[in-house]
Amino acid sequence: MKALESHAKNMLKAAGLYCTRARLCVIMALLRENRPITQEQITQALDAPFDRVTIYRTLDSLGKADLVHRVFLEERACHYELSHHCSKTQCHPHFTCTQCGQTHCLTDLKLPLAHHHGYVIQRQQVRLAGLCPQCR
Amino acid sequence: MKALESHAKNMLKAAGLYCTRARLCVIMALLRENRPITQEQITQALDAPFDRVTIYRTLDSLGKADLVHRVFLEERACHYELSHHCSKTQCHPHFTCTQCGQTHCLTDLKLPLAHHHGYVIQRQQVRLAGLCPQCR
DNA sequence: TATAATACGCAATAATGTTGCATTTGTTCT
DNA sequence: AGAACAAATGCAACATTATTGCGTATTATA
Repeated sequence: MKALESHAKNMLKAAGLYCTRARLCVIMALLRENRPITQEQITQALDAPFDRVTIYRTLDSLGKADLVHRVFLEERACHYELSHHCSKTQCHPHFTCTQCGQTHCLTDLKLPLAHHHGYVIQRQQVRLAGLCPQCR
Repeated sequence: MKALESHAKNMLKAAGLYCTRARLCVIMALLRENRPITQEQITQALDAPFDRVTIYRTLDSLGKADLVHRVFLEERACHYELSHHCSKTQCHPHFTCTQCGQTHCLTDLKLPLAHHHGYVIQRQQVRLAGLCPQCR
């Protein structure tokens, strides 16, 4: 069994979820891509064909188990990624290049958690835009 | 003429846009609401009835003139707000309460602009979630 | 007030996401 | 391994949000 697949299986086991073909494929696709992608991109990246609805429901169950979360970029469709590079309080910043349009996960950029009088801040998401190393 | 209306007119004049009923109404609605709202909410908040398409096209023209921008919250529909509280490089943080669901603009919370080796960061957006003063 | 440029409204369509229900698959227990 | 049950999947239908085309109305300017 490939490393990716056993990794995916372990994630599902640890989360107490049924280990289904669809979930394995989706997790492996997200592991391979390693950036936020849409349902449609996931569907195309899969080894086997699955229905759109299955993908959405898979993402939903993985989301409830905190294995996956949504990333909101400046596009109509939601993007999804694995949560393994995020802490509970803070997702890593996402950078989108205004030139080439690519989005990068800046997993090694740690920003201080904001605080504001009167508010309890439990979660922070940061979106950055500009020029990536290739385009600048 | 009311203060809101002349404010709206000035914004349009300064941007070199036609001063139309729809644009005036939309800007005034956004000034009154003072938080990110959807096309549907805008339509309901208007003094006069306008077609959905007109609202979208109005938001588009105001967006191109940098008077308005989109805010992406954890909801399906895009939210829009006036840009007058944002600098070119940084939109103010938005806070959404996980309890009551309300979203607040934290216009007085200034966060340092992130920087990352190799990247030119031109714009930063921050989204926060947690408990608001009323709900905590 | 005539003219040209632009915006508006309506109808149709596109893109994305969700629900209901019958069938299939995964897990557990023997 | 096989039976039984819970859960996931596929398909069709539908819901929500956003966009496009085009004829008509409004706005700015001279």
